[in-house]
Amino acid sequence: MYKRKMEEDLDCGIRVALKLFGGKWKLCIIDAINKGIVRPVEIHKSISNSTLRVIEMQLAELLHFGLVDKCAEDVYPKKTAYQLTELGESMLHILAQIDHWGNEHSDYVKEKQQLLEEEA
Amino acid sequence: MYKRKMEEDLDCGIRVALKLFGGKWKLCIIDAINKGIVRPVEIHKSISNSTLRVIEMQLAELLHFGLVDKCAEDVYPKKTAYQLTELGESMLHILAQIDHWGNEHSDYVKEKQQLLEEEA
DNA sequence: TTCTATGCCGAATCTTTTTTCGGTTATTGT
DNA sequence: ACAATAACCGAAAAAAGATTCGGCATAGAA
Repeated sequence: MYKRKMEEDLDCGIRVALKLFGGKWKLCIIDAINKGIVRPVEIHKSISNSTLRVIEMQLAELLHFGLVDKCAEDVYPKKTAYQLTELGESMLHILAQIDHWGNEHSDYVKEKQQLLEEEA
Repeated sequence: MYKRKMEEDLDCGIRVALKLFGGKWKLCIIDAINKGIVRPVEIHKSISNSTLRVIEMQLAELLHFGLVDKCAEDVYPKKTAYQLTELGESMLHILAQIDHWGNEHSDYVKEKQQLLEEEA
């Protein structure tokens, strides 16, 4: 796996939390699993602009840090399913609030974003 | 400013929110301002491993998206102070929960992190 | 048998973000 | 006058993160 070059400090809660779910896709993946979309291909399809590879990689990280569990039946067309662990579930309320807050301000942010694109 | 090459979609709340405060430093900066650390140099000093340049850049983005305001008195030793806007304040409860959650699981995460470093 | 789908992985490449380094302006203290 | 500090900014470089591409294996369907 990838070896960091700069040291990180996990001294404040914010950094710790961001380490676990601060990526571009992690919260979306957790959200999908929470909604019952539990297989890699399905998760990939449910998240626009995502590639399957990145979903796999992020799932591996979520797995490593114990936010999700993997249940692979080793038969048939290899039906792998992921599910949230207790740790994963313990941050769902935060996820819900982030999502809600984002939705509240979605239009405003899109406007501001456009301003940036215009001047560029 | 930097011009993106890949399109983003701001179609789900999660993405919108992460666009505003999803960087490596933004939440820490908001936290600092909320704690009364309001000047760039002070913010920089309060966040370990941060460079002044990145604080300035992130402040500019927070400013653009209206999470903070700048109050620069154009006199004396240029006492610039940043403060949270209403929008900025509206996400403080999320910030507090993220921080809390991260602190709760800090030791666990550090352990898992070490495992990664050892195998590398 | 051949094609398709799934799950996974390695490696090269590209994009984005962060850092480093240098500079400008203006004020304060010596 | 001179050093120190603050706020900023631009640009090159480095680092981190994401994507593309190819591959492997398994199994079901055509």
